[in-house]
This record gives sequence, structure tokens and C-alpha cells, in this order.
Amino acid sequence: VAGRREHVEPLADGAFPDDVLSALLGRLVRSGGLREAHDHADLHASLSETLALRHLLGSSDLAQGELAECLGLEKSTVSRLVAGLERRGWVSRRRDPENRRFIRLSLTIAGEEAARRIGAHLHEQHQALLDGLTPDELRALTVGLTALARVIADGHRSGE
Amino acid sequence: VAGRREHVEPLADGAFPDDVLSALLGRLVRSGGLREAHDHADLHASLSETLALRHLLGSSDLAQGELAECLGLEKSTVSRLVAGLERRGWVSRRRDPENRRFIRLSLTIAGEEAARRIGAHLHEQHQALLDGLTPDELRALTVGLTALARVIADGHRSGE
DNA sequence: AAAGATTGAGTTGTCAATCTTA
DNA sequence: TAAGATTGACAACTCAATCTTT
Repeated sequence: VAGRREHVEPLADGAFPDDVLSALLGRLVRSGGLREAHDHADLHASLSETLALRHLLGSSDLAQGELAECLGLEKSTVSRLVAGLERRGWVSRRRDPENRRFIRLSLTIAGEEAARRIGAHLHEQHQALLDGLTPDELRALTVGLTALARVIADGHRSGE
Repeated sequence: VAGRREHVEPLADGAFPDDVLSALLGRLVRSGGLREAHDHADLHASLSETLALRHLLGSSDLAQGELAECLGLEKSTVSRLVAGLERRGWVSRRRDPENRRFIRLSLTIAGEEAARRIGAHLHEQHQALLDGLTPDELRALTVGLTALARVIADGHRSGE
């Protein structure tokens, strides 16, 4: 694991408990490996859209605000995101008759189809990535990220 | 490590070698733990700006394009980023007299001062995060992220 | 007033096209 | 022509202000 690429640079080497954390994560996300644009056949969806479809496939009549919380996004972001999915005919929005403040989301038939195909594509992609890891590395990644998520969530809760 | 927060949701629990990878990373980055806005006293800089200052503190007369590569950003992004730093009087840009295609960057006196203070702040922040991890978790995080970076870089190189 | 959704303005990125210098 | 930098158009966020219901 010496110097396999020259422009991943000082990151992957040793000096970790340093400021480099962000750089690494930022680069990981940007690298394109995990990001954006899923084009399966004619379908296209951003990462957040893909994740949204995934959630909607699981639970119907989700309130828009709940979806936002699931995705870890602002309600405003999700408002526009869902508007896009609706425009494509993948999602239907109806005000909840019991409490008209809520907007209930569900997938259309076309939306379910799209969600399944795009979801499968995302899954393959990630599987391909994870297949590049040794079992030990995969274990380490899981443990490490889970722990990091915990610490961030905690620090978020208490003394920002 | 059961259910410490209710809205970190299905992520932190078991089902990892799944599509959840992006969600986790995305959330980590967004959570604010590693992101954005460093305000130390009167100073303010975005994460990328902070990282840029950090690099410039290390090596003077860096070409703008080199900086872009170090940061893993597009040259266009860095162009605007550096313009901002220059406007704040932290960086000076001069065309290289030997080859006027290059723009050479260096910190001003004020820039060095700012870089040091902001850098220290970032360091503290991350240290606080990492202090929340057990030694095992830290080791796991390092191994896991390093491996992930490798895999992404590889897949990037060859068959996209 | 307060909860949910939307809208507007600003930030940080990207990619593609152009300008400049060699 | 090609390498380096800039500019323009667009995407996906955020936060703050507003509109709509309760």
C-alpha cells in the first residue's frame, strides 16, 4: 500500500490523526466513486434522488419532512428534489386529508420501476467497490465509519 | 453502540455492505462535523480555503494548478477560491517570469498569520472528534478509509 | 403561535468554452 | 497546438424569510 497513485498524495500515508480527515473524506466523496449521476439505460438520478427513491420504495405515504430527516437534508432541498421527481412522473404528492399541513409522498408505477432499476445499479457500483477491499479492510471500514458517525452525532447533540 | 440517536437511522446498524455507503459518507460530510465555516475570532474560511492556506504555508510559490491537484479540486474552482483569498489580502498571485503561463501563489504576512490561526482551530476541532474514538476505532477508521481511497483511485484509473 | 412546505439568495462545486502565453 | 488560467452556465446544498394550515 505504498505509493500506488501519485496524486492521492500525502493523504493515504501515515500522517492520519491530523487535519487530514476532512481532506480524505472530501476527496473520497468528490472522487466520483460514490457520487452522483446514475444512468441506468435511459434513467438518470442524482445520488440524493436515488436515495430518496430507495426510501420511498420502502415506505409509502411518507411525509416530505420525514424523508428530509431520513436523508439528512434540509426540508427546502427535499422540496425541490421531490418536485423534480414529480415532474418526471416518478412520485405523487398529495396533501394529507387528515392534516393538510403534511405532504404525503408515494411512488408511481413508473417510479417503482425506476427506483428498482436505479437502486440495482447503485448496488452493483458499490459492490464493485467493496469487492476491492479485503475482508479485514471492509470490517475496519465498517467499524471506523460507524464510530465516526457516532462521534459526530454526539458532538452535534451536545457542545457544538 | 446500539441506538444512541434516533435519526442516524438505519445507517449505523449492521446492514453495511449495502447501498448505504454513500448515505453514510454523505451524511458524515454534511453533518457539519468535518465541514465548512471555521471562525476563529474574526477569521472565516471555508474548508477548502482552510486546506489551501495549509498547503501554502507548507510550500511557497506553488503554481495555482498544482494547488488544485493537491486539493483534488478543479482548476476553475481554485481560480475563484484563490481570488477570494487574494481579495482578503492573504495570498499574492504573480505570474511566473520564467514562464508567464503559471501563476505563483504565496501567503502574505497576514495570510501566514491567518493560516496558522485557522489551521490550529481546524486541528483542535478534529482532535476533539478523534478523541471520541477508542484507539481501536481510530485504527479501524484509518485502515478503512485508506483502503477505500485506494479502491476508488484504482477504479478511477482503469475501467470507470 | 407553531408545524410543515416553499421560495429567494448565497456558497461550493462541476464541466465546457475561451483567453493567454509558449 | 497545447498548457495554464479564467469565465459562464448549471447542480446540489444551506440558511433565512414567507406562505399555509392547525
